[in-house]
Amino acid sequence: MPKAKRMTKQKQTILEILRSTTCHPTADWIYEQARKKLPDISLGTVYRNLNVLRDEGEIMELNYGSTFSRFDGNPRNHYHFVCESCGQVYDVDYPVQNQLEKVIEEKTGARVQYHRLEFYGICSACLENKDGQPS
Amino acid sequence: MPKAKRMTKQKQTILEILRSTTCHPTADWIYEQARKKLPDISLGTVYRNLNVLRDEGEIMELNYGSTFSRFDGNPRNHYHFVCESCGQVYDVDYPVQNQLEKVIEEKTGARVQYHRLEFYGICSACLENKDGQPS
DNA sequence: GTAATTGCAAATAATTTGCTGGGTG
DNA sequence: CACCCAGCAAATTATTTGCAATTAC
Repeated sequence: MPKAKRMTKQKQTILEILRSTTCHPTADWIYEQARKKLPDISLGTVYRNLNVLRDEGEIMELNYGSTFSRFDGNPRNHYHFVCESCGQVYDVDYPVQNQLEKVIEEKTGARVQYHRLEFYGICSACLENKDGQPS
Repeated sequence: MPKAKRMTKQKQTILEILRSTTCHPTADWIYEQARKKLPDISLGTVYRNLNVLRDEGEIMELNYGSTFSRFDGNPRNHYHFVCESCGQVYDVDYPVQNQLEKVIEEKTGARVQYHRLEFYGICSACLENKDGQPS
């Protein structure tokens, strides 16, 4: 069975900060806010709890599933599938929904320059491996 | 006027590598490939040229527009708008297209667990600032 | 009580930058 | 032949981790 998780005041505080803001803060910003309530909290603890909360499904982390950038030789917009098992990024053959950008512009008053759509999951190659061998 | 960009054999090589692969490599992988043709190329040069090529619109960089993660207290899927001027991330009020995931699963044979859709551009607050004052 | 979690600081990992000499236009 | 750009290595930035002390359950 998976390890039992405890609710500490540090974890509780971090979750409250995230739940009570509509901005999408960085770890460092959360750290600054948390210090107002818990002056001795450390940045390492903030990072550790953010990872725990993400793994528990309480919060979302917004990145490309990894700490480093990937580059694409095709500069025209297209969509991607990211395999969470092997880390591969695949192109997805699905028509680009450019009309969406107009809709969002009208909704928000912003100027939309481009959009990105990524699907996350397990690619077919990894699915086959999982069924076949344990490793 | 903007600076003139030169075409060096390093830049040329990096672009060829990116154009001739369907994978979405990291800077480090590109560096390894480039060294096969130019053994003395440095990792710093790879990074510099990737940034130049991205700014020229020749390639795409896949990340969230910044080097650090952002966190979202709402774990339910929803879409985001990222302002390229001020860096703010906003929630977008647009219905989540869950049926897309099925479509992609059938197309690719992968298991799709979730998807993300982000719009990039200039937010309304920054648009107003730009029109008003130069800074 | 005891094992998970903290604070601290040092370690990693990814990317950027300063400097000087070399190559492009 | 001027100036941009490469190589090298050191600097930055974001994040993770080892360890001894602390705390939640």
